[in-house]
Amino acid sequence: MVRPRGLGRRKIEIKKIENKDSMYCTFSKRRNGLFRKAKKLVDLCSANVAAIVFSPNEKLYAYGHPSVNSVVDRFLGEQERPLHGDEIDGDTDPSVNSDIVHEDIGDFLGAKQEKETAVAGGSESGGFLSNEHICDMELCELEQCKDFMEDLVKKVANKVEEMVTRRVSLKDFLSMNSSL
Amino acid sequence: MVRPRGLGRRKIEIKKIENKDSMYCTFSKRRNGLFRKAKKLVDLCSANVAAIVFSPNEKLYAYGHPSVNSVVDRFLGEQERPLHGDEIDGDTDPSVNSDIVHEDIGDFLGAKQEKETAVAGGSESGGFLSNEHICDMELCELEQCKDFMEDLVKKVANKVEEMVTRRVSLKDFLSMNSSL
DNA sequence: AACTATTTATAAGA
DNA sequence: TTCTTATAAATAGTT
Repeated sequence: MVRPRGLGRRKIEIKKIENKDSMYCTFSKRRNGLFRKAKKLVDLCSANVAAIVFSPNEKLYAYGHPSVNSVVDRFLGEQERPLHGDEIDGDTDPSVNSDIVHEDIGDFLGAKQEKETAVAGGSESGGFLSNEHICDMELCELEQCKDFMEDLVKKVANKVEEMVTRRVSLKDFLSMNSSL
Repeated sequence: MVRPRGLGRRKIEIKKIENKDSMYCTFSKRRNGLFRKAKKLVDLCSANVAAIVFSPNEKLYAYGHPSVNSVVDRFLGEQERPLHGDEIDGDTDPSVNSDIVHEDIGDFLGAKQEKETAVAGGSESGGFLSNEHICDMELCELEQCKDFMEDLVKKVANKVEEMVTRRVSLKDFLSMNSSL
């Protein structure tokens, strides 16, 4: 019964998977893998962990111990404290970064400018960025903002069209959203 | 140079590690492993992911894309929605009160109304919702849309103010976003 | 932190 | 989704 039904695992590049079927398959497997790892971390080390995942289709999956919400609440509580600069890490080498918060992109539309002190390094400037650095960051943020808003507007437009097509009049929709 | 300095990996039971040194070592390794996995999920599948970890010493570590806060905010937003019913998967392990949440967000601003038929249950209506149900859903969606947009506008306003306060003129900002 | 022998996770294919 | 297999990746215990 020698029947090698699969060629076996192969090395892949870590970049966006373009084929949708492959991507969904991989997403499903790796999402489960992530939650499995999270659970082991909890069980082995008595840690509190939350892992929140939004699929490319906007679907939400989450794991948490003791619960997603309890960990999230605790996180939000920590966020309120002013950071003192030794805790945040600016996502350089993902493989061996030990300290605290890694974020891929700036905290776009996410409030709390929690990262700023970290980037300044151990300077005497009180933790602020140089003007030049601020400039680069803001240009980057503006471009991200532009992309994000364009995408959002498109989605909103689609949504409105969908609702209008079905039953809700645009007038009713707008009146309900007059505060915008 | 045959110098086997380590005996190699060995299988372990997934239960609390009592030896503190071992636990911290394992915690550090596995925390990094978890973040590494999270990042790969992001890169491969264009997912949004947040992983929040509190060590047994209460220290906070987190990874997020596009940022921890943005994913957390999105999660909190989803929490406000009525659940569709079949998506919450409780963890059967009694020793750990963890839960794996599979929430069908539905298509709020996210297109693809692939799930709506599910809510209709096994009726004879061909998988579509009743008019009454559609009405309720849309009212609900509109309210959520309103809340979402109000929140978004507030955040954008804060972001803009922040940028303006620093260096970028509102005029420049708007010109870059003229397609809005 | 580094080193390896193993275990674990997983890419393809069916 | 689920199963299999070959292989890549993660990591336990040691130094």
